[in-house]
Amino acid sequence: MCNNFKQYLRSYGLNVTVPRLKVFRFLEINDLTTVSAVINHLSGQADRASIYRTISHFRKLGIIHDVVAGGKRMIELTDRFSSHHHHLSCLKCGRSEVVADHKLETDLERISEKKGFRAVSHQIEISGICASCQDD
Amino acid sequence: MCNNFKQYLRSYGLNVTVPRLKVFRFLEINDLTTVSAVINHLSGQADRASIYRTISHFRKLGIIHDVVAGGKRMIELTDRFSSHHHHLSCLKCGRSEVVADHKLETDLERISEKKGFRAVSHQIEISGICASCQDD
DNA sequence: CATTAATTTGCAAAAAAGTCGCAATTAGAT
DNA sequence: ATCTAATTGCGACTTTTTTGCAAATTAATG
Repeated sequence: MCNNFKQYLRSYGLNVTVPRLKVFRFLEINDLTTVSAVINHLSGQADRASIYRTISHFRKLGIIHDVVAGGKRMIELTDRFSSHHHHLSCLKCGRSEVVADHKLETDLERISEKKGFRAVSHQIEISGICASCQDD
Repeated sequence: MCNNFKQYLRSYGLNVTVPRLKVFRFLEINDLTTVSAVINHLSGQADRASIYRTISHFRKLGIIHDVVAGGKRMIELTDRFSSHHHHLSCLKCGRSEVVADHKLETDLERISEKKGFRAVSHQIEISGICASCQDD
């Protein structure tokens, strides 16, 4: 997936640099993270300003997108760089489970078409109480 | 809907105050707005700090929730205080259309059940190019 | 409707998050 | 190995959000 990323950057005329690779690798390991988590994790290895610039590039190139989970703004790799999925976020323990459902996707396509909308991406966040938290 | 809101605040032991009412009314009129839009609009009528405190209360009480639309973090009233709907956001012009689709809702319920998840709420954001922007 | 206790506001100051210009460094092409 | 353009790191700065506290407001009570 990382080579894919390098090619992708180059195809947009952007250089493959150390900070960009470090941010990308962090995102590969940490699905659904925050900007400040990236900054903290790379503290001493990459400058805040570069991380912000990198994240802003990644957003524009569709490498990452923003998600709201549990009231917090988070970022994650897009489908192009991780497998397409959505989240069930538990309001109690804060954890997120991954969901991938074909029928749901079909429905979304139908809705976009009906409106003459050319859908590029979508995201779904379900909030509630997960199975294990219901037992407490 | 506004009386509903007053009762709701009181049921949580919170006072009905002028700034809280003003923020709520603004949200009733402006579906899918930003914190800074609220601050700008109420400039001179309510202090920034109070608005932040109000919004943070509203979030905790489930009066509003956060949504990412067009890469921006936005807020809107929850289903309890506005009719249940989702958004199609245009990446070009930035506008959002409202979607309400029964079949989609049924699908989401099925998914939660399958995972033993007790869903409380959900949100869906579809990004793409709207019909009128496709013509340009 | 006057009084009171608790909540909430507005203000000012501080912390946190994000942006920008520029000299020094690095990536990639030759 | 050299060159050029892109990118980084730094520091200063702007914007956004949070906090403490005195003054004002809410809602309950007589």
